[in-house]
Amino acid sequence: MVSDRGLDVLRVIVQDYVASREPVGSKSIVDRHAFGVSAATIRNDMALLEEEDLIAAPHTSSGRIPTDKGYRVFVDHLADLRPLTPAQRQAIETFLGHAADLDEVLVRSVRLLSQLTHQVALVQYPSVSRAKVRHIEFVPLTETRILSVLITDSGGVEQRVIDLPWALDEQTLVEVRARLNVAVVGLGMAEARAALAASVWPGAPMLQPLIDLITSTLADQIGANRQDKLVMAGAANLVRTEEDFSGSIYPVLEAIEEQVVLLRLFGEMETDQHGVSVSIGRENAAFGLPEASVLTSGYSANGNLARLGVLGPTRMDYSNNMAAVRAVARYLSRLLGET
Amino acid sequence: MVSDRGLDVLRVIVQDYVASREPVGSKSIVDRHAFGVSAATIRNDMALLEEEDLIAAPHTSSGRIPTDKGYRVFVDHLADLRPLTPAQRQAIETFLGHAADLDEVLVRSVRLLSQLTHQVALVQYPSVSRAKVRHIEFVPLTETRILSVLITDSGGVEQRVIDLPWALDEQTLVEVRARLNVAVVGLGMAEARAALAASVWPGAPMLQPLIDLITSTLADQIGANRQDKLVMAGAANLVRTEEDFSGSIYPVLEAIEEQVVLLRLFGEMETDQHGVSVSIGRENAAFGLPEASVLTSGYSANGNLARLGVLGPTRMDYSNNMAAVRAVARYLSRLLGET
DNA sequence: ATTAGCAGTCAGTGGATGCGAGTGCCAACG
DNA sequence: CGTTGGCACTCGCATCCACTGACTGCTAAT
Repeated sequence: MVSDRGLDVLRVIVQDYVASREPVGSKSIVDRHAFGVSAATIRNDMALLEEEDLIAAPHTSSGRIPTDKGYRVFVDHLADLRPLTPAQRQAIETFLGHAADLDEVLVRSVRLLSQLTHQVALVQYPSVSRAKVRHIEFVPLTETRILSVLITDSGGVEQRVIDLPWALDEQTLVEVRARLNVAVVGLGMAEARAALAASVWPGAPMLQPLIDLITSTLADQIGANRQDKLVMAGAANLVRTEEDFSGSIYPVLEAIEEQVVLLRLFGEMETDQHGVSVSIGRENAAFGLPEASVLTSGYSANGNLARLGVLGPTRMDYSNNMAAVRAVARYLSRLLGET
Repeated sequence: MVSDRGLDVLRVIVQDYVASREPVGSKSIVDRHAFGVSAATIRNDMALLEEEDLIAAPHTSSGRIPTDKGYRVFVDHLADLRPLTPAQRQAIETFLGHAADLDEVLVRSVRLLSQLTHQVALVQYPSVSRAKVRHIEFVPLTETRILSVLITDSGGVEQRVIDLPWALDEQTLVEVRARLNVAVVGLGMAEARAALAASVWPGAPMLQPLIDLITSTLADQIGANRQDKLVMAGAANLVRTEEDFSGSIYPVLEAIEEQVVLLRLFGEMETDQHGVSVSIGRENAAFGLPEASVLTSGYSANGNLARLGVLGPTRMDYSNNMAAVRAVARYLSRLLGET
């Protein structure tokens, strides 16, 4: 069984390896940390850790590096969620302080997070499922083309271009708009969809196909899930940590750009006691990211939930990054209205 | 002086080097291309090309690679803008076919362009300077916070969150909205700004500070230049071509994410006779990209201009990429309303 | 349980060597 | 004068080898 000191050894191995990128040996441990025992004793502890598959040796005669399981134990039991430095708090304040709209807030947040962690940062758009319809507007683009704009009471804006089979005069359009607004403004998303599906245009049957087209587009907009959208920043950091990936980082970057994979990954992550959820190395193998770790936390915007987090090599500074993810998530929730 | 055959030699050197990434020697030229002369003759031509600084030898005894100047001559005089393959045209159609809104069109375009060229692709948002105000909407978020939404007749939507110094009741807000709509709807952006600056709220002087805040925000929205926004795709391609950059690609990726540098670069590029503008290698040194080439073309959306293009290593397939940039720019212009 | 000592392992380094691709130059040729 | 074959020369590059140094695992003593 691994002793308490053994766990201390694991902790310093993780810390030193993360800091130096070099396998750490028994000698350097006793040199750098005051364990009060000799290198040979540490070696015995390390032999136990290796038996438990918490550390491994890249080559027969070299220092040890943590395994995925080692990182897991570190994250679950050994990492101290060190609070952000005043400078970092300051950075959050000034960075997110005044942003114009939701888009900009999210872009700033994701950049901030990538700067705080030196990793790739990701922020998912909040869903609009709990929002209510605030206003519907139609903008004629050409004779047969209109832009439909849906504004929700949580401040979200959804746009769609509608191609009409034939021209629709402005007068009718205004009428349609007024009628539809009356029909759905104030309704929740689900009710609004239902109301639209049932709507019939009285008195002018030949317009019905047009109306159907418009209402179905609107229904589509209402049902649109903005949660399928991610903002990303800090891809350059992935290049910086390239050596931590055995192969090329090409597939990793590809997966990030693809977004679909990451959205699934985000969806499956649970929130643990600290509010930050961590998935390490091969735990992500199913998503094609067997050498990456992902830290996420949930945040809320006007009662709508979404996630944000960072992605980087398994060898990363978990303590700092978990704290940063948590801090940004909290600040963002506060900024966007926690509810 | 460089003969016609000499230019042919330059052409095949560029083509072969781009294809193989290996310095090309006189022997491989006569092997692979039917020049009808011996390797020694080609060597003489190559000596001339080297004198003109169009090609260079990485090492004393190795094949030659094109210099920046060599690429320049190739692009200006030797590249055949080969038309897209039917498969590629097909890809454009299906890829851009039905997209919901401007955001989605641009995202799809940039992904498409990166797939066609296997490089990093960039699309600048079209400006809204020529657009007219279509509608203004206010959405109360909290007691003292409202979202202001500006819709233009070109289909653009600008949002801003306004923090009020004290609460504003819904009734007044509706009134303000109606009044402002009357004041600016239908006006061009410049006129609308002027109209707002002059607006005074009659009858309730204590509301004036609030009104000022709102109108100044609106003016800000109207003046917002969406052209300072870029969409990017295909960063993974930069990793794939990493060996073409002598140092790390880190600063390159950083510059791309920074956007500011690229927007300046975009701004300074001219449109040449093909409609595609090319900036090669050290021509971009001032932007911190001395080993990259940038191809751009303008496109128009409802009369508003913007640029789009690709960025990659100097060693890239200019013929194919110029054709792709041009094709996507044209298709996008058509899709968004050329005017 | 801890420690000192020691033999064994193996990655990484630096120097020597040989190979081959490709050039530059020259003399000859049509 | 342009073109050609021939030949010596130059380097980059891969290979090999021996050496070094960092670390471990084991054992016997404390």
